[in-house]
Formats: sequence, C-alpha cells, structure tokens
Amino acid sequence: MARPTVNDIAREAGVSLATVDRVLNARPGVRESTVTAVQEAITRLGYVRDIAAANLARQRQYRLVAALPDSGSQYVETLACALHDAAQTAAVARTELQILRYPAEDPHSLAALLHALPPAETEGVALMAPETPVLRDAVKALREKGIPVIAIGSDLPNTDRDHFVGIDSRAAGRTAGVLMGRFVGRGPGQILALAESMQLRDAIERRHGFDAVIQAEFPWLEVLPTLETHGSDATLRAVVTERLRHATGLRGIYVLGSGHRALAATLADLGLTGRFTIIGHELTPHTRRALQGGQIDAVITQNLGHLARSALRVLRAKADRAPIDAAQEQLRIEILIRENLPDQ
Amino acid sequence: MARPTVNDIAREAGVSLATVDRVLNARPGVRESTVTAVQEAITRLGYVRDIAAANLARQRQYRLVAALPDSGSQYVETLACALHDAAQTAAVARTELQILRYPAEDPHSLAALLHALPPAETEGVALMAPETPVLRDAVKALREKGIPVIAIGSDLPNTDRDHFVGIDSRAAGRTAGVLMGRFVGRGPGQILALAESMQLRDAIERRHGFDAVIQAEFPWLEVLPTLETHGSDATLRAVVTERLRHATGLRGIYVLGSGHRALAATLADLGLTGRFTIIGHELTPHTRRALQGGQIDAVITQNLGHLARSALRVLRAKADRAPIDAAQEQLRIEILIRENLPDQ
DNA sequence: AGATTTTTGAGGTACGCACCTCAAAAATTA
DNA sequence: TAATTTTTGAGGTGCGTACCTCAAAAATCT
Repeated sequence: MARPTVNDIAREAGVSLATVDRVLNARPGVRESTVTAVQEAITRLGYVRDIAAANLARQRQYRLVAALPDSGSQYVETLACALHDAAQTAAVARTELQILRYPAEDPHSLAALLHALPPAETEGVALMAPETPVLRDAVKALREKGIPVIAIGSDLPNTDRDHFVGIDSRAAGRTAGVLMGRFVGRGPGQILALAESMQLRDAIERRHGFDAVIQAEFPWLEVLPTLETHGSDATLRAVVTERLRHATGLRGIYVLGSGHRALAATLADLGLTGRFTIIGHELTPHTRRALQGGQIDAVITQNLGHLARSALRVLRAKADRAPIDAAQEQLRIEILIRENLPDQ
Repeated sequence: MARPTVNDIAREAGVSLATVDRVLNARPGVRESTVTAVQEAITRLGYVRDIAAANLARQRQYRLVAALPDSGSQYVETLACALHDAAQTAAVARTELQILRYPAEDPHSLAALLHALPPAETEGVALMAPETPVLRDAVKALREKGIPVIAIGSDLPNTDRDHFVGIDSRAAGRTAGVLMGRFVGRGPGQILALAESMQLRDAIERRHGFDAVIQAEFPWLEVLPTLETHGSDATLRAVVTERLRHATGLRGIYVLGSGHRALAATLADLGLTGRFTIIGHELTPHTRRALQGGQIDAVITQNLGHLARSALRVLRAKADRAPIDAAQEQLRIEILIRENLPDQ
C-alpha cells in the first residue's frame, strides 16, 4: 500500500538496485530488454520518484536568475518583491534566486548581463524585457548553452524561450474593452487611450484587443488615437489637457500602462475627477487606493504572487526536464473592482 | 554560504548533535541555558530545517480527509476533482487525501462519519457543509481529539474550526451587485433573484451584499424577493415563469446558487433568451458555455484549483503546527466574463 | 564528601535516492 | 573455443534529518 521504492522495483523486475538506478537516471550500459523490463515494473507498481529524497541525495540546488528592468515602476517593484518572497518560501525546494536589474532603456546591457551568466551555475533564467534583436540573440545563446529561459509578465514570442508565464495581453485588452463598453452605458461617446509608449508590444496588443471589442460590440463608441506619455508626468499632463479641450463627448479613459497617478492629478486640477469611467491595468498601491476611492472603476491585472511562484515552478521543472502542469500554471486575467479587491 | 545544517549549529553552539536535536524537536532533558545557546546559534546562522529531509527521516505521511456533500452539483463535483488532483500533485509532499461524500440533506450522517474517523490515522479534516448544531458538536469533538479542522468553500463561523479557505460570500454578493448595477445601465428596473434555498448561509450573505450595493449605489433598481427553487428544475420553471408574468420592468437576473441550466431552458422556452443581464456564481461547464455563448454576462467565482491546493497546504501546516502564509492562502473573488475565461 | 539526579555526548540506524567502484556474469566477437 | 566486450550485481557512501541507546560528565542534593 505504501509508495513503492526503488527496492520494490528491483525485486519486481528481478534485477539489482544498480540496474534500476541506471534505468531511472538514464545511465548507459543497460540492455534494451532490461530497460523495458524495469520500466514495466515501474508502471506496474505505479512508482513515482520521491523528488524530495532525490534532490536530497543529489544535493540539488536550483540556481535561478530573474532579470527585471529597473524602471522603478510600482508594477516591476511589486513583481521583484513577489519573486523574492516566492524564492524565500521555495527555499525548502532548494531554490536560490538571484534578481538582476538592468537599465530599462538599454537592451545591450541586459544582453551583456545574460551573456556573462556562468552556465555551470545557472539552471534557469526568467526574463522580463521588451523583445529586441540583441535580446533575441542573448536568449538564443543561453538556450544553446543549455540554460532554460522563460519570459515573465510580457512574452517574447519570436524567441525560442521555453515558456511564457503571464497573461495574454490581447485578451486583457478585450476584457478592458468589454468592461469599458458596459460601464459607460449605451450611446455615443469617445474613449481616451493613454500609454507610456506604443512601441511596447504589450500596449499594442492591449489596444488591439480593446479596439476589436469596442468595434464589434459597442460600435457607438469611438476610441481616440493613443496618447503617449513616454513615462513623463509633464508630457501626460500636457497631452491629456490638450485632448480634453477638444474632445467633447469623452466618456471613458483607458490607461494602457502606467500613468494612473499623473492622470489622477491632472483630472483633479481640471476639476474633472469622477467624470469619466476609468479602466486601467496592474494592481499597484496607487491603483488600489484609486479603486477604493472610486477614482478608477476597474483594473485588469494578473496576480503577481502567482506569477512569481509559477515562474519558479516552471523553471525548476524545465531544469529537471520534467513536464509542467499547464492548468496550474495558467494565470488568470483578473478583473478588480472596489468590491473584490484583495486585502493588504 | 550553503545552508547551515544541524551539524553547523552543534559546532556553533559548542554542543553535540544530540543536544541540538533535542532542542529542535522539543525533547526534554536539556538545561534552560543550553536551549538558549542552541537557539541563539540557530538564529545566528539563520538555520532553517530542511523539511524534505525531516519528513523523509520521520516517514511523515499527512493523512487528510475531505468531506463533501454528494449533492451532485457541478460545483461540488469540480471541487472534488480539484481536491483529488491537488492530492495527486501533492503526493511528493507525502499527502494522502481521502474524499468522503455524505448525503447532502443529512447532517447526522456527516457527523457520524466524522465521529468515526480514527484519530491516530487522521491528521486533518477539510469540511464543506452547512452549519448545524450536530455539525458544530462534531467539529468540537474532532478538535478535542487534536485533529485540525478547516472549512472550505463555505465557512463555519460559529464553530472553532482552525481556518477557513474560501471567499467572503458577502463581498462576492457585493461584487455581483456592482456588476449588475453597472451592466444594466441607469434607469429604473427590477432584478430577479434566484436561489436554491435561502436557508443556506452563503445564499443569505450573497443576497445581503448584493442588496447593500444596489441600495447604496443603484437606488433606481429594485431587487425582488428571492425565489427559491429547492434544487428542483420544475419548481424553478414554475416560479420564474410566474414571476416573469407579473414583473414588467425586469432587467436583470441574479442567480445566487445553482439553477443556471434550468433558468436558461426556461428563458429559451419563453423566448426571452438575451433579454436580461444575468449574473451568477461558480464556474461550471454550464456557466462556462453560457458565458461563451453570451447567455450569462458575468460569473463570480473562486478558483477551485487554488482552493484545493490551499486547503491541503493549510492542513499540512496545521498538522505541523506551523504558521500559514496568509497572503498566499487568501483566495480572490474572481470576476469572469467571456473575455477573460480561462482555457479548458 | 559522597550519593543522586540531571544533562550531555558519542554513536548508531533509518528514510529514499544518487552516484561510485569493482568484480562477476553474460553476451558477442574472432 | 577462446578472447573480448557488454551488461549486471553487490556493495559502499552520502545527502539532512529523526530518533534511539548507553555511558560519561556535570550539576544538585544530602
């Protein structure tokens, strides 16, 4: 009844422990027919390797690396914390995580960082970065060294990364679109879209999803061309103020990326707080407060705690060449309003 | 640099391994001053017990029990599956889960089941059951035998259960209320509320939350008295048809519990499909299809996979008398619409 | 001081597995 | 058949911890 062990397999297969071990760990020097016999015994008994014991014996240490931009955005900082926490908790799983930060606007320095990683001491890399040619090369180089690479938060679809942990930006945009359409209510009107930069794939995809839904289901709404803030509060204030002067039927604002803070300030200064339906992305201390205060109507996000834990699980699995549980690793697109905001 | 082991502590504290072991496992026969010395060495080195190795040595097996009603509802079945899966995956964590089913309408037989659990072979119980006096006694009896008890899905607030894994029904109802209010749009109208039974605490609390929000934020809407179906499709059809005949300004339907299926059929037969905003609870194969088909507008739910995994983690922690990570165990109130429906 | 009790140390075994060595057995080749 | 190669078995060690025994040392009491 108890879980079968390697000894049980040896007995069942009529071979010695050494042979079972050779088969289990894919070591050479076992006849084909013996391999089959052992594998049959394994399935017959329903043996599953005790990973805890195996890792103990093997002195396994998962040495993982995560690279994040030092953009200083709340979102990235929260993710960094979540990764750190997940690694702490995963200490029992023999996981050691090194969190690297790279200058947000400098893909070359990230690539240099990645190239400098010691292959012998790196069993997996989690990457949050915009896809650029240099990065593509860096990822390729890592994979050629046998180091698994996963993308987190934002995908790198045109690289051969091993996995992506995060949500589909297009679907997230669609979700935002439906909420916007339903929240503003029937009747003509305009939607202002605001992004840090429309160079970023995430923003582009969100906007695509958003537009598609609005066009198909809420055709009476018009989504204005995206205003770009380039990360500057002053620019945001300027472009938004300008746009508000001309847009007469504005009913909603879609914040594709960061900028919630400056937007709130700008609207307050113009005496327009509460006049528009505002929907954004990512749960940060600021968007949380704004949701609670009613200045933001909904936030589309992913659970960064889950993301972090999932990333580490996936990296460990990749390092072990083990299969991953797709259902467990699929992140949900979360809709947060004031009423379902998680504590703390 | 490597993780310190018991041997390192022994050296650091200037005592033998046996003494460290006695301190770590709270065995008697160690002088107070020595205990302190060892504990100081532990904190100084930042030692954390290797749980994997400890469990291996100890031959620890977490023998857990989950009790669910055999109501046959999709929701309970899905939860049972999720628990089963979680236990499979947790096999590496030496977890053995026995899933008991009890007749949904018979709290006494559940109590009998619980009383019959062998205390020596049961390290924790997860319970999904309505709170009744017999159940309260049964929970008390279990706890007096030293068996941790947690409530899952639906809380047992007036028992001394060790923990509750699930979401706050009142907040879930509030969430449904906000969505209903915003989705139906401004202007007077009526909302039909439908429940299996208003005896169940969950339904009561959801309705409270729903009403509170509608009253406060959407006062132009009127929520009609809850129609009870008592789990019978025929009853549902009868009461809904009757109500539809009289309610003239009906704009939304709030499904507090199960009954989505029969409701959809009834509306279809009356030729009213698509006429109302429909919001319900729990993601089941049927609500999933209905969301995709546009017959339901939103579903408020909790991730049953998370619930199951969380329940097992909490039970293991309770069995070890270890602290639990509240942030990780907090389940989110999920809002699902067609656009953010998870795959599969 | 001696007798008694309490505390400590040294050592062993076990858990399930990985990884190593060396010799024996079996299969293959010449 | 003999020589060679391949396959297998027996055995050991160690990972970090739990738990056990027995004797020695230290502290406490009379």
